[in-house]
Amino acid sequence: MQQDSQGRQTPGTRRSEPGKTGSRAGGPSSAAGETGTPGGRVSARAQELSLSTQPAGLSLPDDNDQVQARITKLQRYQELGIPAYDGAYAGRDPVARLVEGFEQRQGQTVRVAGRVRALRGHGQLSFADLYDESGKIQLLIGADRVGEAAYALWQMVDLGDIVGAEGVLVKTRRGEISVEVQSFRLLSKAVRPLPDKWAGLRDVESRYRYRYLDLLTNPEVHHLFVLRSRILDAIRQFLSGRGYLEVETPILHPVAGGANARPFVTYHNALDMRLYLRVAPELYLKRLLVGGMEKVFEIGKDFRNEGIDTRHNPEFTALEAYEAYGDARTMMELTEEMVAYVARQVVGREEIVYQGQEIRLTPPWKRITMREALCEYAGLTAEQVEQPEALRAVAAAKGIKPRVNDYGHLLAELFEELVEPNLVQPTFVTEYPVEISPLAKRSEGDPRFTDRFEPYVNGWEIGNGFSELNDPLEQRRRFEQQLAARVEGDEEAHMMDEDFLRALEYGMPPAGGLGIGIDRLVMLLTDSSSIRDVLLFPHMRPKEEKEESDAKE
RNA sequence: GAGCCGGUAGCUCAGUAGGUAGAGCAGCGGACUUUUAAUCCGCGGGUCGAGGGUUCGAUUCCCUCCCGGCUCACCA
Repeated sequence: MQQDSQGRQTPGTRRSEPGKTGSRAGGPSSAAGETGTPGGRVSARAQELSLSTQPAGLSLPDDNDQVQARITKLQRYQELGIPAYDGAYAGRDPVARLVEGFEQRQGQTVRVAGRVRALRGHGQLSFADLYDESGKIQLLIGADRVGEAAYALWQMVDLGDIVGAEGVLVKTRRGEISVEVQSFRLLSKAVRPLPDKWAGLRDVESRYRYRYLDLLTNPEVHHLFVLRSRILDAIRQFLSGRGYLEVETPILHPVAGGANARPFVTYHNALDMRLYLRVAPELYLKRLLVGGMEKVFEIGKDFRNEGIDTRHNPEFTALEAYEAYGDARTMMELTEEMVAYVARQVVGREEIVYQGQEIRLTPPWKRITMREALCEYAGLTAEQVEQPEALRAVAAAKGIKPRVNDYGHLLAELFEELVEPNLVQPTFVTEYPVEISPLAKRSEGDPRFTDRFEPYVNGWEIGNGFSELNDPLEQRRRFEQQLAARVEGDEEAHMMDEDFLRALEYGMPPAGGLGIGIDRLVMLLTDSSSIRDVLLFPHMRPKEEKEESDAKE
């Protein structure tokens, strides 16, 4: 076996807090001398190396017998001067390709690397299942092939260790495609035992907190996040195919705008100023329209300081797209075509099944005004939906207490209560009241409403779009109304944004805008019942407070 | 924020009508050169989520709290 002779133990040397609890006092000099640290290194460097190679006090904060056993093996490697965290392993073959191409490559020397997930020792012969991202291959390690010394080393390999191996591609007597190992290297020693391979990681809390373990032990989870990535890819393909430019705008906002939502507040020390994490990129993207960019989109995180549940995470991914010289209709067409395209690319078809419910995403989607929807799904009459008093009566009868009592809020609240859950098949709801749409252009012919739409699928609002208001004086009046609502206690109402108004005052072309909740779209396309299942690292409360308080700074 | 359910070994789980707990896998020691969740022999391993109360005695009963899941309320 060819083991690299140099103990390249660089990992960990960049740690900002060198050696916790006075481990430097003990002086690891003797051990370091034997780790094969070659002479000729600068002494300061050697000192640093030897410090870093001390297995953190020979124990972990939550130690157990299995961890101890692994750390003992780790020390053994160090005593032998053999790296347990070796460097790059070039020239490897994805294992699935070896399995698929076995006929062509049989008998050839191949290199593989991955995580050991099963071990079957058999005296002087051992088998291991090695997994890389492409799949699994069996390693066959015989003392007679690798030599006694290397075989002894192999017997210190634990489940979860990451190894690289070189050998001949063969089939065993039982017909299992295998690498008959000639040499191997330990690339990363796992000092914690992995979750049981067969049961996987079941505990939901642990799956979210330790997603890496979830990914490792539950292949369907890995697959889901591959799908999520493909969805994002497909969206980008679709939009750039239509001439859109992807841009990035600030997340730190001096004024939080673009959506009715409560922002997170943060603080810039050097500037001594309050900043908000954005609730939407809208107002910056529209500045780009003023600047002459005609089709722009951004995919990024928005942050809303609101509740957490199966459909809401404090940070979530949104797509926003703006098209100059378009309007709400332009964006509705864009939406339905994009969603259908993404479904075809990722799921392979336009019909999806969500939690047992079949949903057909094929355009064109149903279009209905908010008032029509109230008539169709909630049994209101065409007269009722026009009159605030009638709506108030309906709300009272249904036990709905509107937060704001004007016509627009009443209509919208009744819609949300009575209609939303019914909109399972894709539907564009149009003609939103002006009171709740401070950034949208008014409908031609009816100033109570705006040229706005929201796409609904599965009873969820998956997006929001409109003909963008580009009259700066009108926009200023709308902001003033929002400010009034803030004074009335609506914490989600917009703040005045003079900088944005100034941009509009230079002239923004008429435009259509669209926002899509990417996480919900991913939920739909992957049949996931909780937003946490489609976020790699959903927000979690800290599990327990650290004993040593981080009171240092 | 409210209601319901849950937290037991590294993982997956069982259990204790109150007498400080078990299994499978994993681990440790041993045997084994073609296994497939290898097999066989032997052995360790737990502040039963945290704190308090009742009790001679609490993992179990009671209270409070923490974390999570689901449902509801608000939001995308």
